[in-house]
Amino acid sequence: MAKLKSNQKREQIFHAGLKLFAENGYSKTTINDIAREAGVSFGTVFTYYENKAALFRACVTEPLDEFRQYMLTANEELESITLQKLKNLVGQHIDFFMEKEHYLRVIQYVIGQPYRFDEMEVLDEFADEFRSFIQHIVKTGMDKGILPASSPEEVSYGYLAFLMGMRLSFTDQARAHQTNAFKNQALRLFGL
Amino acid sequence: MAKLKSNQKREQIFHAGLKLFAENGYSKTTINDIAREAGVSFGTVFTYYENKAALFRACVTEPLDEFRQYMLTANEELESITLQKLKNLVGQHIDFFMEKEHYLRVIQYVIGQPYRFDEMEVLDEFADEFRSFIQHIVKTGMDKGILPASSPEEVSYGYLAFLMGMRLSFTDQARAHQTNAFKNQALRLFGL
Amino acid sequence: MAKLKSNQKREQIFHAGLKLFAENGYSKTTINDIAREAGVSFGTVFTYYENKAALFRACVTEPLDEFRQYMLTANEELESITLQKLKNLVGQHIDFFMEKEHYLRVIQYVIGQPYRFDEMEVLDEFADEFRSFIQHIVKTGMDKGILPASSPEEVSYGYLAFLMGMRLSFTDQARAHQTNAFKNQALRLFGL
Amino acid sequence: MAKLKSNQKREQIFHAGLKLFAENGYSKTTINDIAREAGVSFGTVFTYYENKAALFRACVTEPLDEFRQYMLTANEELESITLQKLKNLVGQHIDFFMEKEHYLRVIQYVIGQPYRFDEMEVLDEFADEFRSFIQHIVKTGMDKGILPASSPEEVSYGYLAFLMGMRLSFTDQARAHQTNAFKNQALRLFGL
DNA sequence: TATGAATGAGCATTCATTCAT
DNA sequence: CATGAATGAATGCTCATTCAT
Repeated sequence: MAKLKSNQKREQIFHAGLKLFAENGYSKTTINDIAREAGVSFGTVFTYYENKAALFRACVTEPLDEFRQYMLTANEELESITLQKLKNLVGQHIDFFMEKEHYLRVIQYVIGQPYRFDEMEVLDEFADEFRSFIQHIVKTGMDKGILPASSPEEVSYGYLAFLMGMRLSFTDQARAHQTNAFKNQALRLFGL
Repeated sequence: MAKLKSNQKREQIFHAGLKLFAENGYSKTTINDIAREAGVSFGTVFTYYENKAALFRACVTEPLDEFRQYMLTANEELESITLQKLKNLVGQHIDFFMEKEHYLRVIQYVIGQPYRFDEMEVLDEFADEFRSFIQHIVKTGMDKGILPASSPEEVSYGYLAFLMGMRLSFTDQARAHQTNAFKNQALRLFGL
Repeated sequence: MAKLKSNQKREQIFHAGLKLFAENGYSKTTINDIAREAGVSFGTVFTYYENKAALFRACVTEPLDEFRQYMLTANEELESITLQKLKNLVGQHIDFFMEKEHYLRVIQYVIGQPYRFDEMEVLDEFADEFRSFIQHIVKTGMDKGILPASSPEEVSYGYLAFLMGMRLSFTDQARAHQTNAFKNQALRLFGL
Repeated sequence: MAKLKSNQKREQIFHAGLKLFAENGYSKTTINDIAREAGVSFGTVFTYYENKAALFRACVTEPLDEFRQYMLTANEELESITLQKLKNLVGQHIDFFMEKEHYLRVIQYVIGQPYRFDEMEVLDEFADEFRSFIQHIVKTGMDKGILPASSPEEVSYGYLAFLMGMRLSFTDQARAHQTNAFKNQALRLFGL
């Protein structure tokens, strides 16, 4: 019970941090801001996270697993891939990048300052994983005759760049037709 | 002569600011860092820029004109566009985005925190201009039979997103084969 | 208990500020000086006062109420005024102005730079109140035959000027005979 | 000729300093402000005054001589003093204090912070001279039967205090009836 | 656990002063 | 002489972090 309560506060703080780091960057965001956004006293922040850097690290690295899960689920279904399934997968990626606004802003913030944040390493690893996954898809797709001849590596680089850049194009909520535009364009990167 | 000397220092400071804002963001970058990087005393920074925010604003907005120039030169040659010319143009864009590492990082930093920085407005305008330019190319290309049927708007959104995201993929110097990968992928966004 | 402790520190800071602003003026007095004089760290000053200007404003305006109280108590007893009571009143004023050295220096500092400090307004109001009070005394005194014919307004202006100027005459502690000199002279302003 | 030109600039700077020191105090007044007010470049200020402190010292001490002259002229005529002459003298003092607004504000600024400014000494000396002069008048006046019995010392202290305090009562230009009020009240301090 | 008062390192900025032109 | 670019000491203020309650 107490544990639940604690976890609840931890999560409030976590999400407050994620939101504010995303909106204002690391230095501009104060522990006080986070505490206020989370609805706790700022002393409480230090009860759950050793310091500001630790909270930031949590914000950058903890969501990665869910991300990994979500992005890579399809890996197993790859044997039975069809054109429609591939289109769905790409659509899911786009939707996912559109939804996770705060997290993606934080990620881009870190990637944009690679010498500044140690968390960069973890993100580099994830990018490698993701590109490998895409390369696997392209190869399988070509083998099955679903995709035209392509360089799997080139597609993987281009596709990840595209997904990241997409997120930079929106201030406000992404509108549906823009999402569709991105889905269509993304397919072109696969030669479709 | 004295004027030249002044402008020289102003430029040293400008470039130091651009580099450090790109690498460490706005808040983490101190006037002292900038002065040291520029090889002047920190008081001198205030001789040329009213305050830190003004220097940042200069770093974000001043290069835009050169950018505009560089990106849009081709506009006039559009009448006589050929497939090869279009490929060259895309190649130039990629090369340009690869070269201007510091400036693009700063741009992305601002775009990533749109509520924080007023400079966002100017960047939004530029993005609109750039997309219009791309749409013009796509229409002309389709008219001339160079490009397959496409939605000019979709291409323009996708292409800009791609260019922006590309820049997020590199910490170190872009290696040639990656640049080529990006060029090829970029052409796919035009249906090529 | 904790509340008391807080108020105690606030008061220490307040008195340190009052003393140092009186002795060295606003700009010359640093937050550090005040903190040292108050026996707290300088960060603590900002726990109790939003900034230097707010502390100064407090030093200028907060004592006014006590002042008002002290100076005007006699108002009610005015019905039964006698020559002796009036002499006592004037004596009290003199003593009061002699005692409140720091506060009066701060007041004069503000009055001397009326365009610089917004606090001037509040002091102008108080001066008006005080002169009204004196005019009332003079009128009552003349009605009762205690005071010779006088212009109440002239007396009120002269008396306030005299009280203010008096405070400018001392660096060190006012010696008794000087205090007496002032009391006698003050009475002359009332025609006594 | 060159000398004249120089002296003219020196005076411009001097009066600019006097005005600004009077209005904003020592620390708040910048060399730049003074230069702008004087219509010269700020470097020029250092051509005529070694540094800011030296200019301030000049502003405090140099006018004293004229002051001394003006205030004490009457000394010689004291043999043939009459009631009318004494009234005229007091009137002149009041007028003089009313006119020299800037200088008197500076004086009071220094007197109000006696531990801060070395110039205080010179002012103390002048105050002594002035009080001696007043005491002389009172004695002579009593001898000649012009003035009622008074303590010359008390009168001198009260009168100087009154003159100083008077100057604190005005923000704007003194209006005539206030000046008269002060003249009348001043005479009361002499027992008139 | 939760709180927030106390602390002081760190930073932007101001401004007197120097000195080359 | 006049100028103003260059300098860096000094200062107000912010904010992460500690710790007593």
